[in-house]
Amino acid sequence: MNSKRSIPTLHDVAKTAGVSTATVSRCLNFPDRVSPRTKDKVLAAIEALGYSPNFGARAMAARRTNTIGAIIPTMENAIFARGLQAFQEELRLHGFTMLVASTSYKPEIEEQQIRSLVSRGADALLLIGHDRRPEIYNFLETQGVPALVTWAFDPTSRRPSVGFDNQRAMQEMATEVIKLGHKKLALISAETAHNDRALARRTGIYQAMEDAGLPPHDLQVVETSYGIVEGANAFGEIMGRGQKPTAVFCGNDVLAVGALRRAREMGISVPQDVSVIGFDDIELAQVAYPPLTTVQVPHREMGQKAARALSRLLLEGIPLEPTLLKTTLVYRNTLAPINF
Amino acid sequence: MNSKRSIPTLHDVAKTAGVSTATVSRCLNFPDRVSPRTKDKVLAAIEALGYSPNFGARAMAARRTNTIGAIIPTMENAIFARGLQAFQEELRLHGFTMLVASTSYKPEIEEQQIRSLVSRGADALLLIGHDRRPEIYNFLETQGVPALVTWAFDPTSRRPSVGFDNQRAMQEMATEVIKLGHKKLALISAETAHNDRALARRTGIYQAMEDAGLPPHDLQVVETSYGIVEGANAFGEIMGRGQKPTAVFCGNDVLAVGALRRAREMGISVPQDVSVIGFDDIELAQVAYPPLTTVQVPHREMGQKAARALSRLLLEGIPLEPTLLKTTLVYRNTLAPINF
DNA sequence: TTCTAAAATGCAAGCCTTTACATTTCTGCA
DNA sequence: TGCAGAAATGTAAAGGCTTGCATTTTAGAA
Repeated sequence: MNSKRSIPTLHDVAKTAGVSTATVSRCLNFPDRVSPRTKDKVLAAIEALGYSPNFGARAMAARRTNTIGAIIPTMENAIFARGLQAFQEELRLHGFTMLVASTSYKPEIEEQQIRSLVSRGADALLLIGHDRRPEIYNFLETQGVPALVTWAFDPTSRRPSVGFDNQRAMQEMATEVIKLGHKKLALISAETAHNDRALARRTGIYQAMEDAGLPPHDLQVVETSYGIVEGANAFGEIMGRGQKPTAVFCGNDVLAVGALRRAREMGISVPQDVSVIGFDDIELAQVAYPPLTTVQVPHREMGQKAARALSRLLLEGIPLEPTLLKTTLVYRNTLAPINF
Repeated sequence: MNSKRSIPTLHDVAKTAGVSTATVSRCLNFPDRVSPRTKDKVLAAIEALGYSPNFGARAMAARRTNTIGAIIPTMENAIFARGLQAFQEELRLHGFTMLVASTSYKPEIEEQQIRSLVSRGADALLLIGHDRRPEIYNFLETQGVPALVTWAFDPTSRRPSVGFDNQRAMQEMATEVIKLGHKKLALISAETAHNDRALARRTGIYQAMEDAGLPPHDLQVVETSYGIVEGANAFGEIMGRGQKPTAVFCGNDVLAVGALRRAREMGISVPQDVSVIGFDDIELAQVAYPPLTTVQVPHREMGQKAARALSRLLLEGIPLEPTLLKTTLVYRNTLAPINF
């Protein structure tokens, strides 16, 4: 028994089991290369000592961590949860562990988190959207850490992405809305400054309006941060103006649910008085009242494919390839045609 | 070409700046102990090289990581999000970084995650609930990693906790419900097998019934996993039976929202036909339709206090102390008195 | 200018694990 | 029984950083 209460190391295990550290290490990493008898001894020693490998030392010696970092804007709502869950599940299948970090949609924090995960030895990174300073991409290159962009798709970018076309998705939805007779449109958007997804979605609406002969600058846009309360306030602001829209697009379902709530509080009926359209199709959209018409994003598929692409890159050296996923329109009860 | 070059190390920075590695290290960790001129040189070298410290090496040499691990059952819904956010914010104030892991409510996965975070050098751990094998606690002790339990409060446990009294909270609510004339009660609960919070909440209802002279075994209990769909199904099951309750308690707001949804689908009016009661008061509760009557848990306060307690322990050696937080009942629109 | 204490810096010993290479122990067959 | 080759195991270096201690530089006082 060790009288001084220090943390057990590989060396202690080796001594206890009467073998060398190399054997213990192999026992942990390549069980097949060790004789059953030795393995038993070693495992018993590990158990008895309460040994736990030191990740840092391991990473340093092996020059790899089997860890992939994911940096998302927020964990506070479900927007990224589903996709990330799938990402993690698939990763685990290939022997990787996921490390998550969130940025609160702030570019500075994102940079910090990227550096932190690289420091921690992430073998690769999953990033949301393309929009960030080139310095960061240079840094990742210097550090030899591959990064895969998701939740967006831009074949022109140097950075490969597994995602969907935000602009086109929103454009399709807007086109449908316009077909239903809506001419006075509004958008509750996320801040577009450092968010290429939000920007693309807005552009999609502009495009649809233009295609339909509507003057794009008629679109009333309110930018706000993502959140139910923020969505509610933005909706209140829009409906408090002189020119009331007949359809309000929302940058995502969370904002839309906020809008729905404020509408109820203001005595505005959805969709009779105004239509509300979401984006993402998270679980919230079905639970909202009325159930939300929205754009469905293949979150799980996206997470899974991203994980596969990264695993293949790390394990087999197969380069990342841009992958475009399809979105679909989900009609529930918050969109109605205009009555003339 | 850059990618071909190897990753810059402290040594490279030292050489470039013309100083020793010790100085570079101090420059990073104790900027005050280094002369301004030297600091400038070093920072320039770091910048030029795109240097990023190797976390593993750092952890090994310093025998500390300034990282605290948080292991929660799920990230898929907002139940833990708010508390964790507060936890992280407070932690950052004290110079710590949070690492999250989730368990899907599975004890085996939790153990795995605990080991993983300990491996990664977490200086301390935040755990949800008390209920786990003693071996795990022993392991944590062997490894010298302090753990703080939260989301629960049990002064009799050897393990200190910062949390609230699940049983009492639910009991208070149940007492109110019974006061309103409800006698036929049901509970949609999480699996109680490895979940002391769920168990305590159920016990709270039993206790309230007993106190009111109602036979506790009249409580219809359905156990299910947390999720909107699961809540909906459980509600359907309960309302499909002969003996229909007039009030349905739910283990948390997510289940309650599911119940609300199924009620709507079944043409059952809430709260006219049946009352539905949630637990947690996450944002969803306000957005639900009708807005949910629920038990408010001080998530942010809990996260913050947990972070403070852990920081104080790690930084100043002040031992963890059990801290009990108060819950309150939030009356919204899903609870109504019985009409006789 | 000289001297002294304080400030700044350098040296080098770990911290714990993996892994290439060397060595020992088996295994099966002649 | 002896031997070759395979399997198992051991040896020791390397990996990047922090930090106690030693040494040099600096600033201020005499």
